[in-house]
Amino acid sequence: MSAADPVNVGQPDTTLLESLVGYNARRAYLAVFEHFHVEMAPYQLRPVDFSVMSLIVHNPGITSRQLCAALGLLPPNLVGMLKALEKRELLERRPHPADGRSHGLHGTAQGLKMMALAERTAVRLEQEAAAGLTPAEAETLIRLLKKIYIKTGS
Amino acid sequence: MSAADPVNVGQPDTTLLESLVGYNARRAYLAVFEHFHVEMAPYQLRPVDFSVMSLIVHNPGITSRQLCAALGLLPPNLVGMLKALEKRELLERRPHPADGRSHGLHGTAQGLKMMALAERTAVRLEQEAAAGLTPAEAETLIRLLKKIYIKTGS
DNA sequence: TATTGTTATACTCTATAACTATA
DNA sequence: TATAGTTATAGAGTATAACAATA
Repeated sequence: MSAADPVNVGQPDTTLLESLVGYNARRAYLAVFEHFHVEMAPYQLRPVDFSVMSLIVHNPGITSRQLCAALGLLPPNLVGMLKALEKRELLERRPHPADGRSHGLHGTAQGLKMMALAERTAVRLEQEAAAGLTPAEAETLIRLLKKIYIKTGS
Repeated sequence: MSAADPVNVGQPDTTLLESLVGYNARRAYLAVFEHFHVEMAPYQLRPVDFSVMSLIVHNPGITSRQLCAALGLLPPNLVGMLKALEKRELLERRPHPADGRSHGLHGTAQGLKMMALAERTAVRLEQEAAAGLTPAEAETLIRLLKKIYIKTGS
């Protein structure tokens, strides 16, 4: 191995990037969601579909607007998702008791049943993703991530 | 507050989602990169451009293929980025000493100068993002994130 | 006048197939 | 034959403007 002009042959030096929280958070989220995509295939739920359905199930009567605010989605992009989930008979829209512009979103019996399974799968995935971590470490990780995104805004 | 059909008015219950590493990692990375986008505007560098330039600066002579492998990019998507950065005279391609198919990528004087500033900005951003964390916590966060994405693969 | 939900649309990001030139 | 780089293109994901119905 000569010395004049150091040509890279092995693994490149990623020291700086790996010192950045954003870089590592992105890599971690991509890894987890790749796994998620595979394991959630039986339910035909993308991460965003899972989040939407989960929030509806745990917050019956929630509105589109509230879903957007909670998940950082834009209203026009939610329309198609809700339409598709309604067509699959996983959720239904009921007239809102107090506001004629909104609809309250509710899981159907089928939707509730499926989400019970899907959430169990998500929790199992979680345990697999955190397999190299002790329970205390997993808890710490989530606590520190929250400090990042709750403080930074959004 | 009546009890019959619990209509959601306040903040929705996000307990389950917030217990998932993937959900929290995504929120954290979005928050950090939103900030990144604003502060990096003077350099006209998206996160991916910054990563590419940073790797080139710290690994002079690196090839497209190595960049793709290190950053999880697909070759066709890298072409346009490199072309744009070359046009801005931030990097240049030199014939690869050993392989006629490849080019070695090198930062130009202008590119090296700009990246020195950009990386200083990135490190400052990092300190702001981790402002609510002690240095030890920041280190722990990155260590745990790495455990997630290195273990899960890719 | 402001807000909810919607349509249409544009832009970015990511992914696949196929080609060329070198190895 | 296999690989590095490229082209063209398709599909997600994300963004803005403008509108109807209701508050």
